[in-house]
Amino acid sequence: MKQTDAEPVQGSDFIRNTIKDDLAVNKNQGRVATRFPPEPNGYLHIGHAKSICLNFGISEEFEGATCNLRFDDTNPVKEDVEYIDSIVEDVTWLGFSWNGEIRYASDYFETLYDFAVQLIKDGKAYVCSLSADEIREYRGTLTEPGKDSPYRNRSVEENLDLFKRMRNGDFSDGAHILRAKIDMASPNINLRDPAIYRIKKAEHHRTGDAWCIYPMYDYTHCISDALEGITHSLCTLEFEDHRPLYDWVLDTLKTPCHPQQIEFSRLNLSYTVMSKRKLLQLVEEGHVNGWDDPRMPTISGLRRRGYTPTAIRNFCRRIGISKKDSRIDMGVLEECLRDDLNDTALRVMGVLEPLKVVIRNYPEGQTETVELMNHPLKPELGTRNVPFSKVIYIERSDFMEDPPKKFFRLGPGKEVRLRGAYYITCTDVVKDEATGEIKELVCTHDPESRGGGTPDGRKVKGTIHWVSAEHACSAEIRLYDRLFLSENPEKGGADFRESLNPDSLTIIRDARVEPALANAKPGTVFQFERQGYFCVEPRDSRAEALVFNRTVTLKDTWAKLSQEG
RNA sequence: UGGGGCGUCGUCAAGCGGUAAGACACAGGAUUUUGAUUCCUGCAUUCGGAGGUUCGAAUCCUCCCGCCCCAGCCA
Repeated sequence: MKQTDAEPVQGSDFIRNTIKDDLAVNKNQGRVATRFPPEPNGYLHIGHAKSICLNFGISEEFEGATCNLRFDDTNPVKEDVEYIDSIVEDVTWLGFSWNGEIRYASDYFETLYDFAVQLIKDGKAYVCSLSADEIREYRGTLTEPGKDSPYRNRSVEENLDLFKRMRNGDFSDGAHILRAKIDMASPNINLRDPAIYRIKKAEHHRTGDAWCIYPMYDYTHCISDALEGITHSLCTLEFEDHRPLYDWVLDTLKTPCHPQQIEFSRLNLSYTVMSKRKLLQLVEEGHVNGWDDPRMPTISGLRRRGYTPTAIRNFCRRIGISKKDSRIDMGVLEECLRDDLNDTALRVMGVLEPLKVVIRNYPEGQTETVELMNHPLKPELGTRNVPFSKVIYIERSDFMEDPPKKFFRLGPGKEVRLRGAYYITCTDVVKDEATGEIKELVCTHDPESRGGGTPDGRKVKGTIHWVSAEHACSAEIRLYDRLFLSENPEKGGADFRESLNPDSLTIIRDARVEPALANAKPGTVFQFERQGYFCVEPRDSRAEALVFNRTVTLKDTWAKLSQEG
């Protein structure tokens, strides 16, 4: 009796456990509110997907829970609407919906300013006029305490006046900053009077030139969370040291609500890099063709490559949440993809490296149609008709002149089944006199074997894919391999660009595919039987000039066996 | 050498004092008109190390070792 597997039990990671515990004691009046707070300074990547799946996932799993989408747009010089648009698109594509309107930290600028004024009035913040270099010197080091700024004890009135003039644009960038007055001797450097406002006479993508001072992350984030009534503020490990500051701001300001910050480890994937800065560099230096290059670990790159939201969400569930530094093998992501695509992708035949085969005893000029299942395990997905004729193409790697014992495919005198068509036996190998290269194969077919079986019931071990030479469409196929040669391109502070894989993209220009593919919609993923999954290139493919991206290969036991020798 | 974290199978990851889930990978085998899928089977006497507490420890205590993060007017 087969077990009806319930949906995978939702995460029992430490964060969800904390939420359950909080719910059990009616903390936050039983509310659960999370948020996904990207800075619009780059495209989202698979690491963000982990955070998205966590935050939005929680809002879907807990009764009445919500998740806000908030842009942390406090640094106008690095941010851009292009990024906002892409982030909205990516979150939507992953299948999540946010609570209410999209939020922007910049919507809170006025409130944030008022809170800062309050801090000054309470003697908890001051305007510091040290230069950036001086501030660094005063900060001390990891092992030595810092020194108080000479401006630390300015009067409330002077601070208020200066801060107001900072806002009015009376000073140039860097002339003054507003600092929280905490403890220059704190062993936690984040508490050594951190900057909370800096002067930046920059055009903001939303507020335009309304401001010339902008609040810092540590100050903005916690207040934004509190203003939105967030209960659990989830972020990555590097912010753990910032939590005391997060709490200091909210405690000092006596905000009515004090969200709990919880940190988890960020995602690392083998053979790629995951920082926005490095991804930007790959784009700007032309190592890839844009943020959505199918080799990029960006959501847009994965989407263009043929990945599905389901695969990515399953992946995020599969890898779990913890506080341990880890690096997930790319194979796990690929396996999640195959899981989904195996279920949903229609099957089709495509020959990547065509080898011409002439069927000697097949009538000249005859064409017939064979009916093939679109998905052998799902009859409900229907069938399609594929033309067959005297001259076909098969995969070059499906023929070996001197095959080893376990090679189930074609060789001189060997018989194989052409998927859904006939058994053929190779009788001659035609070579280029000069180079020795195999130009074509001459085979005979067994007319009795139409459809793939014979009256005598003889077995053929191998089944290979094919395409009718006269009918097939020519196509360009882009084969992608890992972007980096090193499992961890950033290891030991190395220049990650040095381990870029020069063969991460291989373009095949004269592949041949079933004629029906000429009408396939851009973005659709098919399984090219025995090869892998391929998607119609969303941007570059045309009916008269087909382009496919190889999304992921099929598992290949034979390749493994033959490599081992 | 200051502070904050983390160490459970090759890789992730449950476990929260009662005698090591699961996933991926890997190795066998079955079925197969995709060497795919599916299906069985195997895979940590042991939880970074050493002590201690306890009838009993991955779980509690002590010490040690290793790894990660922090000195942006970035987030």
